[in-house]
Amino acid sequence: MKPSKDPQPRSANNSIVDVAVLARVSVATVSRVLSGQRDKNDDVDRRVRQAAATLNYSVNAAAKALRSKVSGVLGVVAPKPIDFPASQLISELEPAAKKAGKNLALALAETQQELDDKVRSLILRDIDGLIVIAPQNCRLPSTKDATNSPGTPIIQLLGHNASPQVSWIGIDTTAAMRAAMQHLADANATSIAFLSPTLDSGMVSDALVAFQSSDQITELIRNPAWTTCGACTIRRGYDDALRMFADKDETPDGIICGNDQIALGVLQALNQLHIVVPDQVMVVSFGDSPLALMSEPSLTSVCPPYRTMAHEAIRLLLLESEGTRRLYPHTTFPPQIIDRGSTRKLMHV
Amino acid sequence: MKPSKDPQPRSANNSIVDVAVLARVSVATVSRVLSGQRDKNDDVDRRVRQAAATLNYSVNAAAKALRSKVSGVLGVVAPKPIDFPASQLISELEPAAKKAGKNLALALAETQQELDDKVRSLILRDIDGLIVIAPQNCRLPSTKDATNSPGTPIIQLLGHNASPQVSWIGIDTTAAMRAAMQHLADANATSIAFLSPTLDSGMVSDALVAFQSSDQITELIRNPAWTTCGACTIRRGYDDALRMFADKDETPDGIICGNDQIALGVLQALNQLHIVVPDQVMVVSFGDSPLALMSEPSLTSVCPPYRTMAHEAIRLLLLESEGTRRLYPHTTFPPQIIDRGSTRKLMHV
DNA sequence: TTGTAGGCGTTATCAA
DNA sequence: TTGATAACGCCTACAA
Repeated sequence: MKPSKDPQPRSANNSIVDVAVLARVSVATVSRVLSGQRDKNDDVDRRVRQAAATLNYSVNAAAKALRSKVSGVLGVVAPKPIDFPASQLISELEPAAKKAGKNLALALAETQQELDDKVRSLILRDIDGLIVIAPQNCRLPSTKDATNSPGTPIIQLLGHNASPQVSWIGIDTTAAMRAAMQHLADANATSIAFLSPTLDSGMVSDALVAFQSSDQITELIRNPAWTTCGACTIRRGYDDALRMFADKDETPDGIICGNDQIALGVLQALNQLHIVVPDQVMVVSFGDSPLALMSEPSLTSVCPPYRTMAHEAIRLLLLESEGTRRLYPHTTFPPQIIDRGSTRKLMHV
Repeated sequence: MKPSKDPQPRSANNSIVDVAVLARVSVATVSRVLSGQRDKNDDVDRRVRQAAATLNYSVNAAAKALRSKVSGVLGVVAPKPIDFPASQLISELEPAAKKAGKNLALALAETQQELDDKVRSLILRDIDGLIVIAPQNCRLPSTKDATNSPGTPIIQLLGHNASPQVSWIGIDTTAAMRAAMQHLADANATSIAFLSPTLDSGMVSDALVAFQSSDQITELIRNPAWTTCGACTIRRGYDDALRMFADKDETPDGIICGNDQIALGVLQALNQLHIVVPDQVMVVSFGDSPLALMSEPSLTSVCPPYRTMAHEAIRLLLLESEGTRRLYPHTTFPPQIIDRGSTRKLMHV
């Protein structure tokens, strides 16, 4: 049923003036009602909303941005091609941004040069904030250029090159390592091995330190030869595991892997040696990639707190774009252990 | 009157008027030079560009969009969470869009409801075109609503529910299947098995038809029991392969897998049976996911033509947004075989 | 080819 | 609280 008037529900050719006329108020009032500045629930409010609905009206984003200096857009720079962590972060960023009334403008960068370009380009587009998921081997900003005009708040996600001039949200790798060890200890592991990534490869780099210095559970590290560094590949995990279990006299009963690929290799080696996971040896990995669900048994993995990081990034950006204060906090969040088949649940006795 | 002394390189507070004053021309001329309407390489051109550079000026996107009705933004709707094909497509779409001077606005959707919302929301934001990478089990549009006002060209990528009212770009699965078989035939395979996804699961659904009806090489399909349907999991591939090779009398020497996970399971089974890949049996899979590089040997895989699809999508969108004609072409592109360790290269004799 | 001037649709200002 | 009006920064007829 339509109202008695002549609604003209044509495509979005309607402007705020049409709504004002139909609602018999001024354009200013329409603007206030529709932007939430006018909170009353009276007749004016109803008339305006009714008119807007009838005309199928929605505000023109460009005009709004031009006038109010708020574009309603958050920029996101991610690695090209988009890797798994970036896709997870973006998947969490988008709903969080939407909930704050922001859209996402996505740019990708592969090199430092591209990163600089994209950052500049986005900032010039009047975005309300910028989130950078830095590609490997890239710094932000490369030079503290005119890029970072005081206008746009910037926040870096992941990476470990965060300059003191840039807000940063990352993973608490120390807590991650501790959680992994505690998880194994709780399941009665007595001797733990650690297959670390090479030290320069980021995410778990200082996890090695945490591993070797974790106070309460140091006694779990029996053999220095069980701490290895190397590539994040299936083959590396396979080779290291074979080597570790060559000497039947002394073998670990818990293995922490720098990522899921390494863990997959470990699993293959153990399977070949007829060592049963998790009964004889337990395995924990970092990253919780899709791989973790594919293996047999599935991998207990330390999952980066993507959702928490995304929400915090949005929150910070909103905060900084409103207030005048501009701090550059460096925040880390502890990841969560996803318990799966490769570790044994502790039985309550 | 100090041309080079006091350039005011402050943040982007400068407008086209400042540039015009500094270059001693009118704002119209500045607009024309900077938007490429004025092609001459004369003194005026140089003065304008010099002034713009000096003032660190760049056009205000909002004002430009408001006035010219062209926002310079393409909308992209992708599944939430972003899956591998979507991340590949986006990784190709972004540079292609950038090259055309467009930015990407990214929205994610998980349900039909969300898809409709995001499509509507993006179209209302005055985007120049919309690319939809449809989530599973979603249709576009759900109802031919006011969403598809004649204003914004829309194109769907992947999925197989493309309505005749929507432009669509997909994969030529028939060609894909043919290429896989031809690849095996060229490497002297004589009997081929096909581990198909369940028929409703999209991508390779009609590949089964192509498999069974491929004219020239039908003789390669020896045994109907070698064509199976099932889940796209490692275990399924493992189980099917074990079953297939239980009877030593008659076994295939080429296996085509519906995706990389199935292929991984096949590889594991063959390895366990001490059947050497590719010497005794060759394996080809669909999808070319990161998994393909992780296996031992690495997987020869049929790679969807992400780049081609992305470029064609951008091209079509640009075309439709300029011309008045609005066709709804349905296009498919053949994928490319990435030759890796799981198939044997044909030796030239 | 160049300049002038009028809007694009909205929000902010200010007076009522 | 509401309404009239002036920007916001740019593009584009139209005139010179």
